[in-house]
Amino acid sequence: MTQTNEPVDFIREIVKQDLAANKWGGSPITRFPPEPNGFLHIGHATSICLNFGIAEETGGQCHLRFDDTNPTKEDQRYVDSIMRDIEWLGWSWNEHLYYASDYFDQLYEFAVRLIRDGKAYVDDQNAETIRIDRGTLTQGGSDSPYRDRSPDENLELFEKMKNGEFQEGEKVLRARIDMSSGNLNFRDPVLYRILKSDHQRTLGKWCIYPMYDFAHGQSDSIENITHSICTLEFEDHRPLYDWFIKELNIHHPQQIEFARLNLTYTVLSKRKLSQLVDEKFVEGWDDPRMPTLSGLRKRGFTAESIKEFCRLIGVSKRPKTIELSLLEHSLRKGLNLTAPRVMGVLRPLKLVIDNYPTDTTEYLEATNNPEDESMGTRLVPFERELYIERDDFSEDPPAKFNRLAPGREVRLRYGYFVTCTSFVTNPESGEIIEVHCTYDPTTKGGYAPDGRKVRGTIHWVSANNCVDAEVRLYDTLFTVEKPDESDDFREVINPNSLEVVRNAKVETIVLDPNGGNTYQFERLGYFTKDTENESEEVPLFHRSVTLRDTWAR
RNA sequence: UGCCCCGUGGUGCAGCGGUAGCACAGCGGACUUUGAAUCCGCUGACCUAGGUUCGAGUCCUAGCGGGGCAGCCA
Repeated sequence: MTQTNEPVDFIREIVKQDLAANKWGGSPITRFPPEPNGFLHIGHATSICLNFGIAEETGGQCHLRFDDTNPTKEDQRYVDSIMRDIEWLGWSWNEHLYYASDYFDQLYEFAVRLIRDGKAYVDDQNAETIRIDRGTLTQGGSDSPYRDRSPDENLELFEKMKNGEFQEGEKVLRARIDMSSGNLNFRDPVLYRILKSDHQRTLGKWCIYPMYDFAHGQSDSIENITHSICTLEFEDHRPLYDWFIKELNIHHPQQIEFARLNLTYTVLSKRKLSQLVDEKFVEGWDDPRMPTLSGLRKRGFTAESIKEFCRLIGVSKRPKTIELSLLEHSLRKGLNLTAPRVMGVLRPLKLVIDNYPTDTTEYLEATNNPEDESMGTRLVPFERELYIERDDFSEDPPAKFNRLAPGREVRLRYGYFVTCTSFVTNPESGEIIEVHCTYDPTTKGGYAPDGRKVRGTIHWVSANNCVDAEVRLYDTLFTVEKPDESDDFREVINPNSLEVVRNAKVETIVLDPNGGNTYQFERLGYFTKDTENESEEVPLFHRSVTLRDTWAR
């Protein structure tokens, strides 16, 4: 058990007290119960880190259980991606991999017990009628005319449901509780519906499937879960969760709810996320603009940064919207310490050093990571013709512009001081196509022996000794902080969320297969090589996150 | 005109009856061969009203505000 001075959230507090009181007679058992109908996103990560984290901290166990009770929406593809993402985050369910569908026989038996006890009945009404009879938020519902069927009749009908003797929608099994309850979940909730579609795991064995409310708690119970942690929208379901377990007289886990995550400038509902994919607003579930774990991974987020983020936001019951900057901070914090530095020019502008020899290449020593001396140094080729960032030259510099401009002297990082002497424009477009300068040979490495200062330091690459790269620059997927509050979230999609830069110039060292995938391009940000793109002749980089920039570019 | 939950700086989190702290963001400064990082500083909050108490952000009540719930989704 790790001891820290970190404040303990209310759920860990409960677990701690239960442990002290030996409430469960053993270690805590939690579970992460995704439905395999989509990819995991950053919001799921908070739940994963909570459940697996608590288990790890207390010597308990966290189960992975797929809540696969609706074969019409679920798919093995999602099961695979979910397992990959959890493992990528660094958690392990060990041998505790389960599926709600593993319990279909037991769940059926539970239903039979409720029927025998007069606590459940088969209803012949259609969905529409049931909905109307359920009443409204402010008015109680009315009893179904089939509510008082005898247990024997119900047993027989339920078995026929199971045997496929009825059509979809023709009958459902309902709990017999209280149609006038203020809690809508108590108004005779549906327990089983007929679904004549094959299940990805049980195949054609069943044509009736349990609803969430009937499957979830009992599955928790079967697995001896101690703390069943879920999100706030299930708060109203807890009395029902407790009701089933009490009626069935089985192991009673404690359901605890916490607030789900919202992030500014993004959406985190599976429905909207899959809409973005289906309607081609993004390239797929793992598009680097997506808040999915696979998207974030492709973007260059590390598992550690995601965990750090989850730690920073804490756990509570208040609906929360976290600022995207906190997620970015979590990434930069880690990458600052680990990512090798490299120079890369996104929008190349040729810089010619007129007084530098034409046939010379010097190799200048550059620090790989100023935060970590053990990462050493590298040699960067320096020649007469270089590329600098187009933004780093200004014909008519604004106030406080610290970069290159006519007559100004700047330092080329790890190189020399250079002074701009002239520039060439395209007579047609007026675009600046080349900048000329002279260098001071005594400033090699970037130090002036006379101690004179220079206003700025800019990055560069050797024009004839660099690699071309495609770089994808990402901005938020939405133009407003809370796209969920728009009438149609598709109308606030950011048309400029992706910018493809095709002729970036980067130090050749990024080609080194042993160099890792994420680099800091100095002064620009962190960029991650796309490893699925290895076959292309030009490397592809995703901008993971920019550097913090107090200068309004 | 039902039931449930939640109200602490801009955003989050802590404070467990003894007079508010942390992170991110913002602003300013130091340092700087990344306008980064690092360091220092500043701005800025207990929803309201009663009550209990020597003492309330913390306990009670009411009000106000916010959120969730009317799938044969989870």
